Amino acid sequence: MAQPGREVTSRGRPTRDRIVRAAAELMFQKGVGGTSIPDVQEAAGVSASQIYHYFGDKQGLVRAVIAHQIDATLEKQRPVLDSLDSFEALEMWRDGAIAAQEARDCAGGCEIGSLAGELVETDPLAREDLVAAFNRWEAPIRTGLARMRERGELSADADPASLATAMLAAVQGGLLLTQIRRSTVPLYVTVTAVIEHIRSFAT
Amino acid sequence: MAQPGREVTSRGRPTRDRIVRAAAELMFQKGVGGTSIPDVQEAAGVSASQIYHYFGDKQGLVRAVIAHQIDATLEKQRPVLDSLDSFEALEMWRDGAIAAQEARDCAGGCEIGSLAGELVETDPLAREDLVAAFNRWEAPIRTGLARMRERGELSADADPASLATAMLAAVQGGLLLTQIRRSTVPLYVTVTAVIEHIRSFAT
DNA sequence: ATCCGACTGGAATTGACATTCCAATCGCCG
DNA sequence: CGGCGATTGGAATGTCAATTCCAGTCGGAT
Repeated sequence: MAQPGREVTSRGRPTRDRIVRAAAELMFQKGVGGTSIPDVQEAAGVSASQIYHYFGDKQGLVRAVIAHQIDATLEKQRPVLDSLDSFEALEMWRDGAIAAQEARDCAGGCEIGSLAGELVETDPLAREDLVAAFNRWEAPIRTGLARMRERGELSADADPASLATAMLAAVQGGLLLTQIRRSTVPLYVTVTAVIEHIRSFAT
Repeated sequence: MAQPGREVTSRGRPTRDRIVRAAAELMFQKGVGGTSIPDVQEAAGVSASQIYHYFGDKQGLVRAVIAHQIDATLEKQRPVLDSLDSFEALEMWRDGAIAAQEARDCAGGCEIGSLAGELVETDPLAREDLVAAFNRWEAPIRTGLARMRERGELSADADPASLATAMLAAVQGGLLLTQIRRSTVPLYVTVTAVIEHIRSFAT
């Protein structure tokens, strides 16, 4: 038994973290279905008991991985994501994403999107988590665009909410095609298309 | 064993088709990992031998499902996809996709994209098939845009290849978010953004 | 009519995986 | 010091999936 009010002491936290990190890595590389508990055990250097102690069951572990991945993603993009209020910033964000893909030879896709595609239809709880995760990711994009509009850099016609959603979807779709084709071109052209669409609202 | 030069007679073809169709349906609903051979057996009303007779192993079945899904998708969209050479046609295509999603309560996402996300990193052969599938899907989009440019409806700056890729990615990303949020809004705003981007090249 | 390969049924095999259990430590709190 | 819960190890359990085997049947070609 674990999840709800499970007391995790300072002694257990490193272990828990090690498990989540190992699981996140494996699930990113091989998918949730392709990652077994024994796989995680070996990668994290723990026994089965520990995994079940901290996460209850595999679904609990998956949910912890989702939480970890969205936190890690937002953390990594934080500086630029919090100031996504200019075309230069949008382009830098795009270029950072492209560079990240190149660094891993376009393998793996999006840390969140991949989990999403695999879990949406099979794990309702995970889907809830993913909805929240995407909302958290979309928020700063929307905020940045709203700031641009307030400043008068975008016309009043521009809808920050819709544009932010389109931006996020462009990243997801671009990453999927990039992952399949092993080329950053799809990601580049798609995100650029949306940036240019936003630019059409520039004053 | 089966796949390569397997002779499939007129007696076996219905069985084979039934298996592929059942497997495609199940894998669309529950994912490849969530679909077992016994599941397919029951849904198709066949014995294990028949599945292994026609497809060799589960990977073979998966590849057959990919082939079936891309054929079915192109078939279903054929009329509009072959004349995607006006803004009206693009909008009708988008609206058709939205209607299809609404009809299924935004569940399931893209028949091809879902398979793609689950298989890219774990099945190299399937990935090849998916590359080919997306290429076949992208081609008519590109052709339509090229026709618009030839006619002078789009400026010479417009690159049909890039725009077609962005369009496809917009659909994929839009569908993923639509599937997660159970709302057609993401699909609508994303595809619309790309259409509007294309319109910015209108003469 | 017969013959060969496609086709089918169903049981058997093998292995892996999620999960449970029990018995041991370990460290803080009083 | 004593205890209690957090933590850990490692084996055991039970299920289920992928795949194989072994016969049988069927239909078209010779």
